[in-house]
Amino acid sequence: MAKFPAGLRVLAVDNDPTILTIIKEMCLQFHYHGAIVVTFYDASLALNHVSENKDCFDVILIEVHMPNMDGYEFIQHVRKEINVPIIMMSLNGATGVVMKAIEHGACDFWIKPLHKNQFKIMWKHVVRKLWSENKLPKKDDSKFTYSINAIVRYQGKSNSNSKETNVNESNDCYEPPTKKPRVVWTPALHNQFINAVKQIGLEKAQPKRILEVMKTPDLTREHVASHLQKYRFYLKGSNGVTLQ
DNA sequence: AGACCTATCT
DNA sequence: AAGATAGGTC
Repeated sequence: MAKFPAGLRVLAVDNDPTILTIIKEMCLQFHYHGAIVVTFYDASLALNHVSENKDCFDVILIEVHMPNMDGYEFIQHVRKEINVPIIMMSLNGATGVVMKAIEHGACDFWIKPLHKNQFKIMWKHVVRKLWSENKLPKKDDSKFTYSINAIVRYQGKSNSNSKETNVNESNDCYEPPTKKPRVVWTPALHNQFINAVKQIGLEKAQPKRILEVMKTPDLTREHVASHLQKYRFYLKGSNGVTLQ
């Protein structure tokens, strides 16, 4: 028997074909073998498809910024047609964008680039929503049968052997998406950098030496090198007048 | 290989 | 604009 997430029916809407390809690959890769992934590049097409095929999907992924109909508008309409978790995606993770997504009823927000872990835990949204609505498998609801049965089987399984799995009751702690955080050169950090450069001497200040002098825990030579490039560029522009 | 630099990408 | 990444040179 297939493990639970198999059979999860995913509808992906994004105007970028590469993203759609990635989503397809991810779904297959992450034990969603047998998953039905329907992809659309146009939100209005997707909307039509949903209204013609209600109860055919378990989760919807939608990009916020779409050419014709944007993600927010799509959500407003699609929620009247189908009641499934909707995840919004965008390159822009500004709080305004994210909050607007949540206000419109998105259950999650994925900041691009998409990460494996997001797909890994995607099915939890489906389970939580069904549980929160007390939805039990209806034998006459053939469209939902597969995934719901899968959930029931899964529950039975985890009851019989008390093996610890990922799905604990409704814990809200997601596995943090292990994305590499980018270094922010706060004024304090920049000051350390400047002090190091001063100490070494501008002419002799090179990434490795600067890094050694700074001795900041998780900073790498590449980080410093990149920052140094910007700093030099800045010095050139201000022509030595405003270097502090 | 490792460190540096420049150009390019996001 | 700020930081990351790539590619070339020594």
